[in-house]
Amino acid sequence: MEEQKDVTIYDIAEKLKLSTSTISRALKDHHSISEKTIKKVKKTAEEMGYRPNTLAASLRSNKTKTIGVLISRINRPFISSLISGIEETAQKAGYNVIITQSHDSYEDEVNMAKALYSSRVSGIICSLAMETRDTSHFKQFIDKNIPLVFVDRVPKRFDTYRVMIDNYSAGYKATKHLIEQGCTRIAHYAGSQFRNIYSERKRGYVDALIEHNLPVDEDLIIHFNTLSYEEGVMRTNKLLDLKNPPDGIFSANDTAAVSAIQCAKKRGLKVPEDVAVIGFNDDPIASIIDPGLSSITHPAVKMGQTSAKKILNHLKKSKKDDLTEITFLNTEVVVRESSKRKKV
Amino acid sequence: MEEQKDVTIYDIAEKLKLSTSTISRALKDHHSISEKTIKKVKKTAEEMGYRPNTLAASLRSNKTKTIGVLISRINRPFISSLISGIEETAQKAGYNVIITQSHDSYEDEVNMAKALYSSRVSGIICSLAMETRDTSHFKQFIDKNIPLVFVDRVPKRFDTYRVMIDNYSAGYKATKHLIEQGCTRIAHYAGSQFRNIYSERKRGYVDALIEHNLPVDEDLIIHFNTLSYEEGVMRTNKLLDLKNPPDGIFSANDTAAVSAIQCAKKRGLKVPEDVAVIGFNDDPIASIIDPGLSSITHPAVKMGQTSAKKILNHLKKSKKDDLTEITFLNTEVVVRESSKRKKV
DNA sequence: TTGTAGGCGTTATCAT
DNA sequence: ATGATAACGCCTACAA
Repeated sequence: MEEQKDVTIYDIAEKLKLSTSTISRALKDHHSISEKTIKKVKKTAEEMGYRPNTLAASLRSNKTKTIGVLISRINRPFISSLISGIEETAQKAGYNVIITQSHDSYEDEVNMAKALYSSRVSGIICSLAMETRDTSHFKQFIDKNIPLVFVDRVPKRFDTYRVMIDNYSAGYKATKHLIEQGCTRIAHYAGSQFRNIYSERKRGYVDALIEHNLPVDEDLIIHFNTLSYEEGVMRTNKLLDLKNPPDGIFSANDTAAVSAIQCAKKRGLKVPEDVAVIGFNDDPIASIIDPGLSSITHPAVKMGQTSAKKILNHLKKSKKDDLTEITFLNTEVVVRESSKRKKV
Repeated sequence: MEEQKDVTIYDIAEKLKLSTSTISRALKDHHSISEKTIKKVKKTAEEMGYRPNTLAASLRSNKTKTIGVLISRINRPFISSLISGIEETAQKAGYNVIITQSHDSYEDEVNMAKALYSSRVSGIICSLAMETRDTSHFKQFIDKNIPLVFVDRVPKRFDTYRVMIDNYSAGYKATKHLIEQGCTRIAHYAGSQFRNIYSERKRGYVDALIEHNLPVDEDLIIHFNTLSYEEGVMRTNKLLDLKNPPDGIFSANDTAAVSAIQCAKKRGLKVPEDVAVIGFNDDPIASIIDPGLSSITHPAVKMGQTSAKKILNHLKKSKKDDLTEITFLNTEVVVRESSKRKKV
């Protein structure tokens, strides 16, 4: 078993007494090559075990047919579905997908952006790390007219494609739903206010309260670092220890919402009677937990597909036009047991 | 905003009146280049906005520093954690990760294997599609001494790296646990018997019954197509309709186990008193559902890390040696409420 | 319809 | 310590 050399179009050309250009063209069904030659070339290529070298083609054509993806971490339901949507769409168009994780670290994000650039990806799809404030490391892509799509966790100001949901209106809808169920003291589990998906959800929450003449109590707005299960348990216990505890909780993600439910149950409180809960994302756990967790849908797969399509369409156009374009996907309130109260 | 050309080492060489070889070496801290030159080159490269072209380097050196991953679908807890482990390990070693999905289709798997080969990946990690029977499309990698790791869903016979858990012993442990809890009629939710992870789990189940002098009742062995939630509900209802229903269920995954619990609850049965349940994978839902689902751990992240390390180590070795190596990672029974019965 | 030749950006070899 | 040159495999004007 020796290190075998790859068969190249040169080898095929030699064998068939043709030129490499003919081979190259024949393999791509170029119209100027005769049917007969094409057949012959393909057959010989097959027999000789020829495998195209994408690398060489990419170098020559300056097109890699690869989409780079830069996200916090893969193993979260929303993100893995997002990637699934991206990959599926890319695959259909003959594109590869390179995945990199920032682990929510700014430093990693910068490094991965560099690495993706060096790989000469055709386009890049990114959901920002929790830590990231400055986004100048993405300028390199804009400068080279490499299509860049921010998805979900997008920067406030950056002239490029953005694919997201209307977090403000989603936050408003979630809060309004709790109000309609008769809640009057509604707490909010807020994520990092540096990520505007979270600040928008909070803004929707606040406005819903105001428009329904409910007071905004700062004690009921809990700013989480991670929105993790552990943090959720801690914060919920503190919250329920208040003299005047809330009768409703709107959490900016499902993980923290689930922890709130379990925490409340453990303390002997009834959900939704004593405290109604609504989450965000509609993760699989939402329909598994008892009582079922009401939530806001977050169309992950579709966001992935849409992002990939933005890249692919941009690459199709020959002339580049204005790059700023924001796509909003719709969300819905999914009502389950955790928020169904008798109307007051 | 014109299409800007990339700055190359040639541009730097010209500016500094040096040769491209010197630049190339300086950028890699080659020992034969003087400190002074290295500094100067790096500074100029920075100023000119030089970005290395991985593509060209790969073509030249015939090394892509890329690991290809071929799995069924990303958006499943086990798989996304697996990939997370792979990516993390690869990233530390300066490797990229290309992700492809087979969607459990044999045809897609063959195509993706081809695509990964064409990308000249340095190594490939694969978990087989449900459909796959024949694995000859992986021979191309072996022939070219490209390290290939099968993980979790591995083929029965294929001389290469395999990273897996001992499914037989895990199935045995799970069943034994139920027996110890006093179950005497234990059903098994089995996955496709063409994938030996499932046939092994079943074998462990059967042997545990036999060794504990319990009858093996074919009516209690349910062969699933997908082990999905929906199928789980259907099959569980049928099972519980039996004249002589089971008092314990060992499911080959958590999804089906969860559906069994919910189904039983809906029918007024108590878990674990009327029917004890144990799943497989220890997915996040296992600790969320009520009662908590007992399960078998499936060390996804670690399996990913291990697989990536196998690739990286193989690439480090200059001489290739025997390629067959099976790594078994340990599993544990996690006991939660769904299987805790008073001892008989 | 087919062939010729140059180049994509980098690196390894062999020289100086 | 540095330079000249060829080569990696493919594609594409341009020529025939």
